[in-house]
Amino acid sequence: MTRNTRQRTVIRQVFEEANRPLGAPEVLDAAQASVNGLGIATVYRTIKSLVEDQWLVPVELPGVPPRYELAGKGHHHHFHCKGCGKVYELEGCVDNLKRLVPAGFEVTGHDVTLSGLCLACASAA
Amino acid sequence: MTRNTRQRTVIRQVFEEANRPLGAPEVLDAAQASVNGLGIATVYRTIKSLVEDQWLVPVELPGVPPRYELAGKGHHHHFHCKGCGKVYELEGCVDNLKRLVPAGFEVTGHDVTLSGLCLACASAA
DNA sequence: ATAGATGCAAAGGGTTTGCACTTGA
DNA sequence: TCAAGTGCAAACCCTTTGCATCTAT
Repeated sequence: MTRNTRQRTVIRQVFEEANRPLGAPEVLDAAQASVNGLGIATVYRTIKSLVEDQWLVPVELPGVPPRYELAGKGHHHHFHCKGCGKVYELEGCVDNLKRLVPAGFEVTGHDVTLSGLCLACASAA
Repeated sequence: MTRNTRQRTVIRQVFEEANRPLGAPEVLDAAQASVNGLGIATVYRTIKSLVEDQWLVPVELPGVPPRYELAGKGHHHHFHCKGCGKVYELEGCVDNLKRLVPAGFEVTGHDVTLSGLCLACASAA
């Protein structure tokens, strides 16, 4: 079964401490501080395994590589900062969405992504 | 300046006749019916040039390669069919979006993507 | 005639995979 | 011990680019 390797432990910690969705390169950067020689392939493999375990869920945003966040957070959406590229969780949702689709279309999901500048980038600008 | 090549003419026709956003492979498929030997590189180069001319605009959706649609359509969103992969335009929008972001964040744009099955795929299922 | 456009193949990013080596149980 | 996990490099997919050839103008 799954072993508790140093790499896997550190990668989980990185997600637990991030409080926001992370992409594979962000995970690599953060985890390399604790695991010398960590390779990007291990990051991808570990993320994949954690998604299969339903410990992580993928966060797909328009035009950027996927991020991943801890599972079990309930329905929410995201903010993508065009300054630093970081993705943040947003609480709440919108409604009346199904009214937008033509008759006969079957809606099974939706994504809402706001973009702009996060607090840090807006302050710096 | 820009020349009216057979390839460029046909690629424009493909977009005009599609009535929905198209990805590069879709354009290649459709255009090859009229231009023998058309290469994917030409499709990408032509799309890029038409975007620079503001004749096309990119349509970025979560988790899939970009599509492109005719410019000048006004604000709208999209539906992504998980059956056939086609993307459709939706009219209308949602409001009260800015209330979702934390104080200090600056919102400059938003994307709303509905997904599910289009009429054809829902009927087939 | 000649600069822009094309097609092919090679090169680039991001992600996955094969394989020999390492390591947790 | 010994199979799962790791790191490296090669492979892959989608997109871009270099280059010789072709073609609108």
